[in-house]
Amino acid sequence: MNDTSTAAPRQEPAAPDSGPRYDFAAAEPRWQAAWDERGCFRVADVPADGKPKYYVLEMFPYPSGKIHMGHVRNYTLGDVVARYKRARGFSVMHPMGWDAFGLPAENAARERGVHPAKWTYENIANMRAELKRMGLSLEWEREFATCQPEYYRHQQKLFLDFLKAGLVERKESWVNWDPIDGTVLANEQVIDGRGWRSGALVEKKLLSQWFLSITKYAPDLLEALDSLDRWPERVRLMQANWIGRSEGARLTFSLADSQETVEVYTTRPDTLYGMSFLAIAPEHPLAAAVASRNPDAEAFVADCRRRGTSEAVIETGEKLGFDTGLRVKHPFIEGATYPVWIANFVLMEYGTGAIFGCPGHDQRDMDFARKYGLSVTPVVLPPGADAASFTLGKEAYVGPGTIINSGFMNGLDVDAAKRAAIGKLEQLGIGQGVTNWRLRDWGVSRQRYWGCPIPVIHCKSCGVVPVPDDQLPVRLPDDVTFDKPGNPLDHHPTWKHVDCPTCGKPARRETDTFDTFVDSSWYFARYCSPHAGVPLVRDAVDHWMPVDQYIGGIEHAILHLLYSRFFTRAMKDTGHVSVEEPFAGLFTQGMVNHESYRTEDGHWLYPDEVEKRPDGTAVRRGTDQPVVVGRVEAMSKSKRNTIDPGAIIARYGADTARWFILSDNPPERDMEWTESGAAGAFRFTQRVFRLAEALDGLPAETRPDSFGAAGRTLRRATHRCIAAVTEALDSFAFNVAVARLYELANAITEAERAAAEPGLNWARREAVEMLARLGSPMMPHLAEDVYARLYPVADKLVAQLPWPEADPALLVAESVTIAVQVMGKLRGTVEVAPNAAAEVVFAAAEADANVAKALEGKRIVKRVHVPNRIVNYVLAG
RNA sequence: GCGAGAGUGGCGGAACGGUAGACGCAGUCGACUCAAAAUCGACCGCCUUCGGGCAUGGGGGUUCGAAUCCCCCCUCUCGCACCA
Repeated sequence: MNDTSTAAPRQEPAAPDSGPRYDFAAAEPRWQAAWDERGCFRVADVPADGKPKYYVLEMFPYPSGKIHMGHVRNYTLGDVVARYKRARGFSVMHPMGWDAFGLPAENAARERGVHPAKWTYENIANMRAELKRMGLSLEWEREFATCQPEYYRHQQKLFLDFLKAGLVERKESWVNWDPIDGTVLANEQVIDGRGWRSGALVEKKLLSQWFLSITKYAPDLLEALDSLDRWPERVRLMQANWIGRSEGARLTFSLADSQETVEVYTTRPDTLYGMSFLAIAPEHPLAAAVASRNPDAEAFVADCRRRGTSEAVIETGEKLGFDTGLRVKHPFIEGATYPVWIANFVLMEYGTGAIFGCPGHDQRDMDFARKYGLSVTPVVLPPGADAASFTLGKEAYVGPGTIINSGFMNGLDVDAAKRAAIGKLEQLGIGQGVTNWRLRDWGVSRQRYWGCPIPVIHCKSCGVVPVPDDQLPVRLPDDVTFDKPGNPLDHHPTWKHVDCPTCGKPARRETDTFDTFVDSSWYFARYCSPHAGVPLVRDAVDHWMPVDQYIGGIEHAILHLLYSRFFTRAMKDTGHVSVEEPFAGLFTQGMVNHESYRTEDGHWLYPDEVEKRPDGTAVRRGTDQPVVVGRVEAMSKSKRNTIDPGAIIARYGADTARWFILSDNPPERDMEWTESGAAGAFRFTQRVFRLAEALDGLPAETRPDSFGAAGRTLRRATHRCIAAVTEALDSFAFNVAVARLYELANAITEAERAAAEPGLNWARREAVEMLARLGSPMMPHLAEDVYARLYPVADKLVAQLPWPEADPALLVAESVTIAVQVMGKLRGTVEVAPNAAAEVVFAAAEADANVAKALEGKRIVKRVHVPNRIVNYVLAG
């Protein structure tokens, strides 16, 4: 980007216009203070109120400094659930905090010389103020930031407990090295061969690292997915694929001219007779051994490491190999030997890092064999194919069939042959059937300053020594410098030099810190007892966990959610919690998108710089310079199609922002933020206020015994709305709830126009009250304002009221409209009493001129009657 | 390539197998106004000889009746992708 033009001053369009109206700017802070004073959203760690509990949680934010529309959507969704459940009689915990460790703070330190802690806490202060302006029903008393020693000391304690329980390992391993960030990445953090944050091409490097043994829980993490019935199916699927269970066999090949062996994992032991080579990963120990005595092999291995995951290789899928000259013996065929290749497509991390190649029935092996002229023997005959003439070209055959050319397995089908091959391997003592997992242990070491220190000490005499409990927390030193690359903790003059807790001799602190995903793998449990002197208070976590409704972005479908599921199990096994699954319900929201704009010479423009003309064209505000309206896409700084929630709230108020973001579309889909939509939402808040204001001059009435026609119509609309909004909120259909409230507002407007009749004003007051209360989860401030206007001396706030209940008597219509079909085509409608008898409805239908005409001269074969819905005449011919 | 999901007016979207298009946005016309904004009212899928006909990506099927259930195809979105 070399955009040198300075952006035009962010000119705020004039606020929507005057007249007597709802003053949100005064009302919103007032109601926020009222909720606060009354402690409406506070709950005890271990409540004694006897209410059922409900734990609502949105994914906590990284404190970047400003909230964005994604946050607004996320926290609004959670707040609707929290407020609704509270009204439904639940004791609701709805906390907020900060995922406060991480790289941007260090980048700020490097770029601007500000200390990561200062930067982070200032950002938190900003974002907290912005979130408070949204009027969220959060319990701020539970707030914490993961960068506080009061938080991370307990994380260190949990780690040490895991260490004791055998859930932590220190391993020398090939890691993904991000050369820009200068750190190690987990496999999950490598996307298309690039670092998930820096975008740098990832290299392979051998390092000693701390690992959490997530693989020990692989079977359980997979099986328990079935129990997560309130999770989106696709998230469960993504996790299942990630865990990646497969059934196969492990077998040992012996080298032809030495005592050495190579272990191989395969899912196709049935195709062993189709073997034509053995291939090992470039990182395989045998490859290293060959390389040590063969410069060409060494060059090949080095080349693979360098290009490893480079784009060219991934995109072309080009398979490269090096023939080691070694040969292995076939496990079943006496005297047969096959070449051993080093191949770039064999992954050291999966299985054993070595495969046997059967080109006939594996496409990768086929590609490799054709490239290097290796033999191809078909051993599975497709159904209906002729054994004598069946040949393979460039396509491997991977379907079912009958085994051929395979000694004792001939004639078996694929599944039977797999069992037979495994039986034979076991009998020979050179292999067995195994279950293999794609999931690998979670490397948590990061070479960074702004993270939770890993609480161990390295001693030359005692080895790895855990920091004793009474020396926790291991605090980050404040006096660090960022003037050279690498880890500031490592450069610190004194911090790492400590005495060994066991033998007292000089020793060295671990200078790596935890992956920040560790911080977010248990914060949800810490909220239950956020100020306790132990990581988790059993009574509190056992009461509140699991989270009943977790809400966040789909981008965390694998990493954060899988780590949290693992961590919860590990915490259970170390006696900290009773549950295994942290999140009983999960909802993944869509993104907030916006149109993008550029000038004709290609400069991106902010939405505020663009003016839409009535003729549909767009120009740069205050000029005639045409603007190209681009795609609706994810808001991003580089495309300048961002909308600042702070500006929206200042201009329209929090209720408007909340209302629009809920009304646009179903919450799981991507939405488009539009200026006209936001303005429409603002108009509605004003309209609700006017509907309430219109009652001011009317005398208050006691509830009458009977109502006139207009009153009855309005009351039925009100109570239908109660039922419909309740149902919509229960099913996360917030856009439908919004639509139902618009309908109620329309019904009230209609009643305003009706001629005066006894009881009508009472019905109007009821309707306006319900409009406010049913809308309160979405626009809580306005709801309080309207309610206070209706009941100036009320002792409760809307936030403290129970959810309204519909009067069942009013859900039944006075008459129903029945559609009349003839041969499935609509020919008219008739009005009848509810639950009218079939004959009554048929008589009314046949009296309709249009229907009679359609029936004229035809023989009626069948008459269908669905009560209160429809009738259908089936005619002959 | 594998897996999952989605295709409904100008747009976002509603719709227990039962009057398709609720509600909103945009738009058109009108009232109010000196004028505008705001507000209020009416209209707003396509075609029509004004009877009606056609319409939920396309084609079949089940059914008295299909946006909804089944089969085939097309398109789009997302996820995974040398996992042996």
